[in-house]
Amino acid sequence: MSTEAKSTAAAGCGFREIRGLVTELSRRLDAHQRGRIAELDLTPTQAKALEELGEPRTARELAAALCCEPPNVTYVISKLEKQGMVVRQPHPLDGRAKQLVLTEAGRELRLDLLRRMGAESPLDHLSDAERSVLRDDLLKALGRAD
Amino acid sequence: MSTEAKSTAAAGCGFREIRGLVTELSRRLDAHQRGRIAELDLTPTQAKALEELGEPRTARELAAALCCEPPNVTYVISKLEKQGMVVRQPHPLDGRAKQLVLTEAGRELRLDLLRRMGAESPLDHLSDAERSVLRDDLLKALGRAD
DNA sequence: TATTGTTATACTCTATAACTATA
DNA sequence: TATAGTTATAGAGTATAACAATA
Repeated sequence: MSTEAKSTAAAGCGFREIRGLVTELSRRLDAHQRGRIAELDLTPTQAKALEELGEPRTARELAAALCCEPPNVTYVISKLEKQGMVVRQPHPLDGRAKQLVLTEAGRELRLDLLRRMGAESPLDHLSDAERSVLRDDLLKALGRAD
Repeated sequence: MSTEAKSTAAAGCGFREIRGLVTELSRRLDAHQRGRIAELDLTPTQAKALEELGEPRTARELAAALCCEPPNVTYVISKLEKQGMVVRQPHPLDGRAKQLVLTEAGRELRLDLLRRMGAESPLDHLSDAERSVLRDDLLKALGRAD
C-alpha cells in the first residue's frame, strides 16, 4: 500500500501492525459485548452502570467508576429508574447523597447480563493454554508482567 | 453449555480477564495516538480521514473507510478544506462524484502524522522477540494465525 | 429511475454552569 | 463555605430525509 509505514514495520513487527491487531481484537470483543447488551435492550453505558451496581453506590462513586461527570450519571440512572431497574434511596450517613440501589428486577437483569457476557466469546476457539499465553503477553505489553 | 459459566474462567484465564486486558491495552494505544493527533490540532476523525487520503478517494469511498455516513464525510472534509489540507475536485470519470485530494500542506501534515504515530509507542519496552510473540498470539486470537 | 454529494434536521452523549439541599 | 445531586444548556459527533446535479 504505502511505503512510508514500512520503515519501522520492516525491522520486526512494528507498532502500527500490533496496534491494528489490538484494535481489531478490541473491536471484535466490544462488538460481541454490544450484541449481548442489545439483546437486553440496554445501551453500553447502562450496562456498565448495571455492572457497577452490584453493590449500592452514590452518584459520585458511579461517576468515578464510569469515568464521567455527575450530570451524566443522573442522565443514565434516570433512564434505568424509569425502567424500574434502580431506585434512588437517601444515604444513611449523608443527607446530601443518594444511594443508587438495584431493584429485584435490576438484580435479575444484571445477573442475566453478566451470564450472557460470560457465556460465549470470540476467544472460545483458543485453548486454555493459548489463552494463558495471550494473557501473559498482554500483561507484559501493559508493563505489569508477573 | 454449562450452567456454571465461570468454571473455566476460575481454572485458568477467562474471557472477562482477557477482554479487560485487551481493552486496557487498546485504550492505552488509542490514548497515545490521540496525543500525537492533538499535537497537530486534529480530531481523531480528521486524522483517520487524512490517513485514508494517501490516495484520492470519493466521499463515498471515504465514508466506507471511516465506517460512517456520507453527510459525516462532508462534515469532516469541510473542516479539512477550510484548513487548506484537502480540495474537492471533479471526478474524471463520474460527474456526480468528487475526488478528495490532499494539498501539498495536507500531504505534509499526513506524513508528519504518520511519522509521529510511529515514532514512539507504549510498546517500546518490549523486545523485538516479545513483540513478535504478541503479534502471533493476537493473530491466533483473531482466528487467522499463519 | 438510480446514484453522488450536500443541506437541513434531529438525536445521543458528554461537558460546564447554575441551582437546591444538606454538611 | 464546601459538597451531593439535579437542572438547564451547549457542544461535538453521527444519523436520517429531502434536495440538486448527473448517470
